[in-house]
Amino acid sequence: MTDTRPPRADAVRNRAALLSAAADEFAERGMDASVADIARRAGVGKGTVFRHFPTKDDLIAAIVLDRVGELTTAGDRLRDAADPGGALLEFLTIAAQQRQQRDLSFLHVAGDTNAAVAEARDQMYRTVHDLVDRARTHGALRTDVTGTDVILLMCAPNYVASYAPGASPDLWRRYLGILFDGLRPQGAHPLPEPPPPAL
Amino acid sequence: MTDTRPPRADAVRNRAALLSAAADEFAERGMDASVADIARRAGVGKGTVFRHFPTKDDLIAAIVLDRVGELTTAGDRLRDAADPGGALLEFLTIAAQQRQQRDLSFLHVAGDTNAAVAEARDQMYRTVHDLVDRARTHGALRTDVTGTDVILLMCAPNYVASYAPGASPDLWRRYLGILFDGLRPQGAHPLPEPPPPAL
DNA sequence: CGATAAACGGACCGCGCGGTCAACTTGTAC
DNA sequence: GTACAAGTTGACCGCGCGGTCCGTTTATCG
Repeated sequence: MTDTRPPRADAVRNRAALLSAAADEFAERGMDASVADIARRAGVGKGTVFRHFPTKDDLIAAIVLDRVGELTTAGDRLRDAADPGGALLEFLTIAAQQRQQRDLSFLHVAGDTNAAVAEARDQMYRTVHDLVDRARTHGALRTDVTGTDVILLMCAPNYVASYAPGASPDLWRRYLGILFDGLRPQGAHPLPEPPPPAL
Repeated sequence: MTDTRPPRADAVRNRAALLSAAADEFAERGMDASVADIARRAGVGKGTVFRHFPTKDDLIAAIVLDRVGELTTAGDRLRDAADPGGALLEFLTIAAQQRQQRDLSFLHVAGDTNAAVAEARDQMYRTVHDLVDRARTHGALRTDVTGTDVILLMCAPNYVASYAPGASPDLWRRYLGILFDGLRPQGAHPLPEPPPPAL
């Protein structure tokens, strides 16, 4: 019935090349990198892109799905760490490190049009909430900060660092450090605004 | 010789309407709001836009120039405040408050193509450096943070808050609070990465 | 080998963008 | 009121984008 023969060898090769090229291109130029450029970088024709991914959004979704999956895996591994505060910091480090992409903002975007991405995203969100709750309970996090806050703040270090012209590609670590100091309970000042609705 | 008669009344009216409409449109849709939409919003034809601003970039530059000017003025006023730490916080509040635009990132962009914007931007940067230096000397800021750091981080609260769907338009205040706690000297952990080259 | 379907490639399409222009309208000065 | 320059307008242009399509190539299998 649904007997589908395995795909051709060159097809799987091209698909992998496309995903890699697209990831690089999106990381360098942002989400508006053109499909033609991606095809050229992968060494295939433009039509081949659309054979594998019916829409540019589908290509983005494939990459996002991959990244978000890695993130969830890493987060789940860190859930049982002895030091929940360090675990959260490490999770945020992994999140920012992912191919030092300009930002993870397209995550929110892509999820709105693709159900699979939305599902993976929500799973990742749950993992973050969990890590945050553990860190807070453990006294490693200020009490007035929520998982949603951290989800939103996650992208900030990369975003900020991307506007420094000649800086080290690891500059985001600096701003993650500052951000994380702001999340610690020591010397936390009351926040003037309530947390946003949960994500 | 360069005797230029004053512009017509409707021209100055349209110019003002255009600037206002463009500011709104850019605030809502980001920098890729179309010129046609801006013209429609201002109630004028598309050609009129280009009569007043030869290029879309010139229109952006006019707005940015205005905002950056306000910011510099506010910063200069705050330079003599009794409490340099509070002054810096107030400056960052004003910066984020500016029409709650999605981000100030286009500032960096616009400066690369327009000399006047670059000049105003640099002046504003100097003001920030000054405010930061005073706050640091006063013990209100961690010692390992530079003016350039603050310039880069300035945009973060707005950026982060813009990704919360149904949240309060003042949500940025919350993230500015967290960020500023990360900038305080109390309980600051050493940063893993050196500061970026000065802006 | 062929035979065949899967995969490929690039010319092509429609669209919306920033920007131009020539015909038209209107504020202003006398 | 009239003349004229300043201002306005929307049709129009070229371009690059995402996406389509069909003639061609090629991996696979008996």
